[in-house]
Amino acid sequence: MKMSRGVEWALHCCLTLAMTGEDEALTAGELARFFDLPKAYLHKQIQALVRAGILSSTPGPGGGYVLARPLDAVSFMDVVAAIDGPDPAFRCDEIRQRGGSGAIGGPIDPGTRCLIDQAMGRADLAWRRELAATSLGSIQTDVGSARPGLAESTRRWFADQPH
Amino acid sequence: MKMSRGVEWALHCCLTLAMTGEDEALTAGELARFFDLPKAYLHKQIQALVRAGILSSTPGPGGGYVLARPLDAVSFMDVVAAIDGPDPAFRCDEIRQRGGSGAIGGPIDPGTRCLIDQAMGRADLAWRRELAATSLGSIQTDVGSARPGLAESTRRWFADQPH
DNA sequence: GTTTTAGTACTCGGATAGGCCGTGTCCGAGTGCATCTGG
DNA sequence: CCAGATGCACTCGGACACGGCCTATCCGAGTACTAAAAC
Repeated sequence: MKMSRGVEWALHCCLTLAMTGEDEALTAGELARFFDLPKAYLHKQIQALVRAGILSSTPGPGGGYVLARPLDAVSFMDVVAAIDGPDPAFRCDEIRQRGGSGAIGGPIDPGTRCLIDQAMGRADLAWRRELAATSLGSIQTDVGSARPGLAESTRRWFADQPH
Repeated sequence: MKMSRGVEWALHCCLTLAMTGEDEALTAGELARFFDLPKAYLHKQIQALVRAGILSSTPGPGGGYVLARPLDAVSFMDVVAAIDGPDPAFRCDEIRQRGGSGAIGGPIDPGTRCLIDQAMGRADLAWRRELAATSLGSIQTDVGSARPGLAESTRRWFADQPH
C-alpha cells in the first residue's frame, strides 16, 4: 500500500506558497525548479489542489498559483484527499456472502456491516482523524522555529529567478 | 492508495480456520470454493501468511493449512503486514533538500527529520496502533455472538465437501 | 499625444502515452496413502 | 496372513505472464502585456 508521491510534492508546495505570500503567484515551472521535480507532472498534481479548493490559479503572464485560504485552514487530510483520493484504503468485497460461505448460517441482516470492514474502518478513521487534526499551519509554525531565515531566503530565491 | 485485496481474503480465511478448528487442515482449494475466489491466487496470499508465521502448512494428501497460534494472538496488523507489506504508506523523498530548496537557508542538521514526514508518521502510527490493538480473536467472539450457529454450519460445510 | 488594435509570449487545463506493481496463472518438489507383491 | 516396497494422487511452494493504475508528457484554450499604427 503506497501513497502517491504527489502528496509530498503538494504539501511542500503549499508550505512554499505560504512562505512567499499571496501577493505574488508562483508558477508550476518555478516550483518544479525549486524542488527539482518534473514540471509537467507537478503541474498535474497542483491542478488537483486547485480542484479541491486549496489553491487558486491565475492564467496568463504573471499568473500562477496562490493559496486559496490560510494554511491554518488546510489540514493534511485535505491535501491527501485531493491528491490520493478520498476513498478508504480497505474495500470490503463482501466475501462472506459469496460461494459456500454465503449459503450457510441463514441470511445476513442487510443492516449489519462486515465486522472486518468495521475494524478496518476504525483504523482508517484513526488515521484520518490524525491527518485532519494536523494543519499545515502548525507545520509552518514549526518550520519557522526550526529554521528562522528560511521564509526570507525562499522569497529571495523566487525573486531572483529570471522571468 | 489502495490496500491489496488479499488482505480481506486472508482475514476471512483466518476466521474460517479458527471455526473449523486445528484438528483438520483446510486446503487452498477448499477455501477458494468456500469464498468463490481464484484458487491459485488465494493460494499465493495464504503462503504469505505461512511465511509470516500466522498459519502452518502441511503438504501431501490430507494436508492443508491450520492456524499456527490462537486468533487472540493474531492482530489485524500482523495480517496486513504479511499481505500488504510492512512499509509505511508515505515515503519521504527529502525533496526539501533538492534543487533550489536545498541550496538556501544553510545546511540542514542531519539529525532532524522532515516535519511533514513526522506528521505523516504520526498518522501512520495511529493507524497501526489501532490495527495492532484489534485481534482476530475479538472478531471471532463478535461473530460468534452475532451469528451463533455459523461456526457449526461452517464445520458442516467443509465436512460435507467431497474429497 | 492618445486611443485602438493586432500580435505575442506566457499561463493554466485537460487529454494522451509509458512503466511498475498488484493480479492472476502455471508447473515442479515433496509427502502420505493405497495397492501390490513377496515371504 | 503379514511386511515391505512401489506407484500414485494430492498438497504446498515458488517461478512465470497479464492488466490497471500511478507516473510522466504533450498540446490546446485563455489571458495580460507589448508594441505598433491610426486618429
